[in-house]
Amino acid sequence: MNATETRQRMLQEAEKLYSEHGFDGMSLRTLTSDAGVNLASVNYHFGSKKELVMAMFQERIMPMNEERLERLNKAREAGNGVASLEGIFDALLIPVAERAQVNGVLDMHFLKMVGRAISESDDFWHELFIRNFQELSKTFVEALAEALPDLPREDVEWRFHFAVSSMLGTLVKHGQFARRMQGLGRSTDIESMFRRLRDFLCAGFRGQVEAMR
Amino acid sequence: MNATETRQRMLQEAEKLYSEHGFDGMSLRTLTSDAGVNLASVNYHFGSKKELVMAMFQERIMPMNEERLERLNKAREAGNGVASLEGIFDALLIPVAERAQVNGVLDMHFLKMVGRAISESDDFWHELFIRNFQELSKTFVEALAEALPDLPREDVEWRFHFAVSSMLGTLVKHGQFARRMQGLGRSTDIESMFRRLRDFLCAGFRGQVEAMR
DNA sequence: GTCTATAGTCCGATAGAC
DNA sequence: GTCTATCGGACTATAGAC
Repeated sequence: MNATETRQRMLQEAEKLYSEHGFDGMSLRTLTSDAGVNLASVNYHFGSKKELVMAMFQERIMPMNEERLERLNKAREAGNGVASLEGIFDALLIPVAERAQVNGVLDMHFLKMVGRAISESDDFWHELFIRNFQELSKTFVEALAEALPDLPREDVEWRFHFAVSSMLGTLVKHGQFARRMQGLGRSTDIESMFRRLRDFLCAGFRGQVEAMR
Repeated sequence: MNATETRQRMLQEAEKLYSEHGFDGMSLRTLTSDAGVNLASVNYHFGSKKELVMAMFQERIMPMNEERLERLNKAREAGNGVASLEGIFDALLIPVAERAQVNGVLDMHFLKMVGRAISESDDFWHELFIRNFQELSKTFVEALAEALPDLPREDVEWRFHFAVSSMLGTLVKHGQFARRMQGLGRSTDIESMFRRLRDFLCAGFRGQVEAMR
């Protein structure tokens, strides 16, 4: 088997296992045996378990974040330099939604993988944030501040924090929630879920800042 | 040492370790040694690691949820039978905020403990939800539906899901986010954070339901 | 680059003396 | 109810043959 295929197989299996069990709960023995590669190849190709998982994020998140930035730029152009709130959140959310389907079939692994990152140890998360999300966050906060020039900067940042938390929490729990909703005869398709989330977040951002109480 | 004290020491230490490392990442050896009790007492008092953690949630969550329901009832009375959105979210959030301080000092363990539950394995979460949150969720969804009679029930449920996700995500990441905000000279006290979150969620719920697109 | 074999460590759980 | 001692098994990482 060639080197790139071995690497690719491990990364793919990592995504599945990480989404189901998180970093501490996944084992390299299960990973390599399910991926059909040798246990020792983890260290040969990645150096350590941590770097394997970091690489998994990098390879999946980076292209997604580029798409997010492209969409944000298009939303800015469409608004003559200032993107609409809806445009901003679509830019943030649609690239995630697109990756929830593999060959047209709903696949929760990517969603849960992204959402689960929120609960990793502070050290791990910090490194992940610096490597993959710091720049993106800054750009989106800028865009939001431009879209809502009357909202104090401090509130923009807090609300972005709430919005990202909501998105990640929704992702990690979507599978179970969708199952419950389905039992009640509710619609659970991924597009309508993301549209509802987008509208919820936009409305949250548009809320007034209350006077000091 | 008497039995209740041993139990209590373990539960307290469990809260700290669970909030920092999650279920898979915490070890009973560390727990018992830090708590100053014997390793074997975990199984004697709780039967298993899982039941220890379940007991930890139960003992902390149940009184909090009772307080939430009391506050919700008071908010209903204040509104002649229908609570305001603000009253509902205060009922949900204030009992959490109160527990973020121990002897007047900010203590993130409880917040992170609650927030972290969101990323546990589906089985564990499901059991935790049934035992501790199912009834509460139903009551709060009812209250929200009454407060917003024109919002379709399906949207009430989705938005509650988003709101809870936002709350949990915010809790688990609050420590790190607050540190970053503090570096920027922002205010980070827990009361203003929860007030901002409440206003964000209320505004999200008040948003219009868009027509089918 | 892939394999086997294993070092070295940690884990949850439990048996049995006190 | 608490202790020691240990079982039986999992884990990551690595050395070294091919």
